[in-house]
Amino acid sequence: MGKSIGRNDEPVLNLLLSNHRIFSAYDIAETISEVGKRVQPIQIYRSLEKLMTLGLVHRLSTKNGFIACYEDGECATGQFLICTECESVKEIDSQLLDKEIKGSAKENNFSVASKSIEVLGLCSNCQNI
Amino acid sequence: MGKSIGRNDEPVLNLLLSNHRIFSAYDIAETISEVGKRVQPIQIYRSLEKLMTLGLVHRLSTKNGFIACYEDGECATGQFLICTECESVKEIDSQLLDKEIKGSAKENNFSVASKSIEVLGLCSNCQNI
DNA sequence: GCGAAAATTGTAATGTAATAACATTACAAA
DNA sequence: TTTGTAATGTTATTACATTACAATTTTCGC
Repeated sequence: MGKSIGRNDEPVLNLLLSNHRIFSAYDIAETISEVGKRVQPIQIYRSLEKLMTLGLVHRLSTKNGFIACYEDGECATGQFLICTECESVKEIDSQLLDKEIKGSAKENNFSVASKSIEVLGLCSNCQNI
Repeated sequence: MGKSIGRNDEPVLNLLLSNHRIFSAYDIAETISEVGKRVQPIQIYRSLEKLMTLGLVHRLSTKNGFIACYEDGECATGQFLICTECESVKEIDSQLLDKEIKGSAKENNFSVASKSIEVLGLCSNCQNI
């Protein structure tokens, strides 16, 4: 196969699934190391890459961090509302947004490989503090 | 004032304006150091931050890099088509996209501070190679 | 089961990006 | 002249990501 979840990947995925906030790779390494044996960052990056190709995890480039996708098996379209206060992340899934990007790309004769849509601001909770 | 372009900032802006491609901060530091005296990365980051608040430069988080905005004085809405082959960047300005993001944010009671829309793929030139 | 090939994991080191901390300079305002 | 304020200079450190290679585990034909 080459792309199923290995024994090293599970702890990473579980951590991200049970804490739906942004983790840096080093955060993950540290947290997992506390529980079991020492894990080096490279191992985390390898797991993350695999989990990303499986569509279970997303990278948030504006924050140099990672989160698990909500639904099992499939990420939404990769559009995120990121709270800069509490680091919570809401994944949105606007078909219109997607369509509009496709349109713009086509106008420019640009072939899309991937896209990153990250909106930074305050979630409803953090606005009232 | 506090936010006008200083003597250190001009070389940075000029470099970015005359080479409309992605530069890392360290690229910039190196290039500028070759011409005049040694410039440290921190200095570049300071200049870039100022130029960004002035709306003259944009950060591309997916590439850890920076580009100058096309038009003088004002950036477009911060939507980019980035060619992963030649590193060229096309800034688009879709009102619809913007509106749709505003809508999604409102639905989620999310207050938007900034947004990063980066589409990765191949520009028209690089598709035919 | 046995052993070779392939894939995964372990370990250390290094490369790259960004910021912290603090000293100094430049110059305007009191 | 002294004081205030912003910009710049310098050194060091923190944070993020990857390279290189050894060791181990897994897979699969025999």
